[in-house]
Amino acid sequence: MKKLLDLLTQEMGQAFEAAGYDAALGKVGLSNRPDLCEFQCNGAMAGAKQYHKAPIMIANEVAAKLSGSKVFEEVQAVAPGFLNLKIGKEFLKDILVTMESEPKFGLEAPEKPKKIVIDYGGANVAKPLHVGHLRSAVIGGSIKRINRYVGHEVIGDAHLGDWGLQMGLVLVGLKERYPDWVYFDESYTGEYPKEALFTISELEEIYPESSKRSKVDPEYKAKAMEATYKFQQGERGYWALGQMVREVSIKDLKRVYNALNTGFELWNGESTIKDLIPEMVQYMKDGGYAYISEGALVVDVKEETDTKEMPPCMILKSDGASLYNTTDLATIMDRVRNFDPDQIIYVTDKRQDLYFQQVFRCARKTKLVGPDVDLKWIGFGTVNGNDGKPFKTRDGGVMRLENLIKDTQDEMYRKIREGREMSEEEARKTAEQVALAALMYGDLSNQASKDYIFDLDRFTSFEGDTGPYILYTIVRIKSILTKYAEQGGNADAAKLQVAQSDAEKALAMQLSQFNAMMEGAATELAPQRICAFVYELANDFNRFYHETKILTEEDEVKKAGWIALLSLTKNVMEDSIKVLGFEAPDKM
RNA sequence: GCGAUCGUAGUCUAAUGGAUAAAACGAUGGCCUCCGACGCCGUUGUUGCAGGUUCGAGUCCUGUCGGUCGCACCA
Repeated sequence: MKKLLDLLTQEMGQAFEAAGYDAALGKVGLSNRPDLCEFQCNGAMAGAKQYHKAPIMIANEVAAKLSGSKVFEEVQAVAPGFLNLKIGKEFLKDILVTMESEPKFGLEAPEKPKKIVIDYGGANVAKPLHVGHLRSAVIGGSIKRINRYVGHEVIGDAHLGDWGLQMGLVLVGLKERYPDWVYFDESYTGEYPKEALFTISELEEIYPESSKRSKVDPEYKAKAMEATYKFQQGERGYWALGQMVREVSIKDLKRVYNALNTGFELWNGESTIKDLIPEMVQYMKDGGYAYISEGALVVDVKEETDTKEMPPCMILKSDGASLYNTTDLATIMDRVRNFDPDQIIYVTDKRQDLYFQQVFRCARKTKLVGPDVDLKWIGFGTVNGNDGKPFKTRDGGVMRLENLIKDTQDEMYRKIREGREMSEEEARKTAEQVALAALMYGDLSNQASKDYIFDLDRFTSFEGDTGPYILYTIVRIKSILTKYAEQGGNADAAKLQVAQSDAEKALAMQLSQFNAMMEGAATELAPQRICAFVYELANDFNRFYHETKILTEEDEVKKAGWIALLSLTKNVMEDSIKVLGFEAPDKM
């Protein structure tokens, strides 16, 4: 199904043409003045110069050509040359009927589906997820689902941090505690244990201890670096133990990501591509891209048009060790080989802006990726506390993600128990579901690139622009549909009718823009648009609901028409929040 | 120092270069014998500053002030 604005633009373009003007002037957009009209076209003003004519004259001529239009029931030319439009009700109804019958409510499949790899993890082994990881998970996960919904193939990669000094610190920490383990016995040639010898809590204890000690104890730090080196070289014992650290960490990460309804297709880490590094380095040397500067191996990524300093992209440190850039570039090589993607999307903290510019330029310059591969980076802002500074626990520590989730669930549970009758078990379950909506909607309704304030009270409120409000509206519709069925009505057989009231028409108009909205959200990688859409839809529904007695309506055809409208509204809302990453309960 | 980025009601967030800058929270006044009042209808109040481009600027350009962030061997 074509997008509504395209249909309107097409009709308007024909009118411009019929009046003797360029059809391209007939671009129709949403009205900025809902009090005056529903849609508007400013083409007459744009064309005034070209045709040396007063805009209002052009507008009048075009309006005259639209007098019998079924698409527009009202076309007004207004000074200085606006064309104010109202859409035909019959036409609008037909659009909704088409929406009902088509998959994904008329969202057209892409001409050529893309293959997309999206990297939105950034978690490290042996370190718990913290607030900072909330955004990459929520934004990345939602962008993945949006693109899938639209019809692309999307592969999510956790891209675990399991390579650098942190791994060495964990390994040396384990060695301090358990020097007798076979992993550290170089003469050992047998099998290593299959079962983990440690828990995630132990790792989370060891890492900070080890990290702290390495800062004050140079000898210890040397050991950690040695362990890092041995691990990176793939020395048997260290490699095996490192893999165990990975496994234990991944198991725990999955638990927390699950609570956020987020998963990954690939649990690759930086260590996954270790064997590619020498090859990649050689490739860059052979190609004449990489050279030694101050002892390190670098690739220049400056461009003539740069107005700022652009440091070279470092491939290897002066001691020959690899670093973040190395693994990221090798990962690009790996992804190109394994998946041949059309697009690779990175979702990280916005502070990494310059870094990713360097990496992307380097990948392009060295032809690690072809010109047809789109490299995209989305930088998100920080999650702040009420003081406007990065979110901390009460005592100033780093907030663990699972505690943040738990706090939200507890608050939600408290609110749910407060005002309604619900068994404890059901309240717990519902609270989890609603808390997820509160958390995700609270994050996604902001533009990704901006910082936002995490306000538990506001996010978990049932009032205003919040996740719980969206769910409440859906639950309300479900409740009416259930009652309709109890009365013996069949919602599936209900037929849409032409909208009567303004509120009903407004609801229908909002619905009819679903496909355009979803397509826009996908190309712009902007979940925020879905939030705005679904919130507006909820408002439109509530206004309509308020003035319309549905179940007591005596005219069965009319009643069925409303039921059909409600069903469609519910289904569109449910699909929308599903791609955002949460779902509505039946009761709340 | 160089560079990036942001600056919108009391607060928090919107706004493909288009008309009178839009919601929410807060404050405040109404609306339940009626499908979920966790709702609906009102009132209140905003583009840091100075220029410029444009028929038209929150949006583009220049300067300026303020915040945040980044500037090769961390990730």
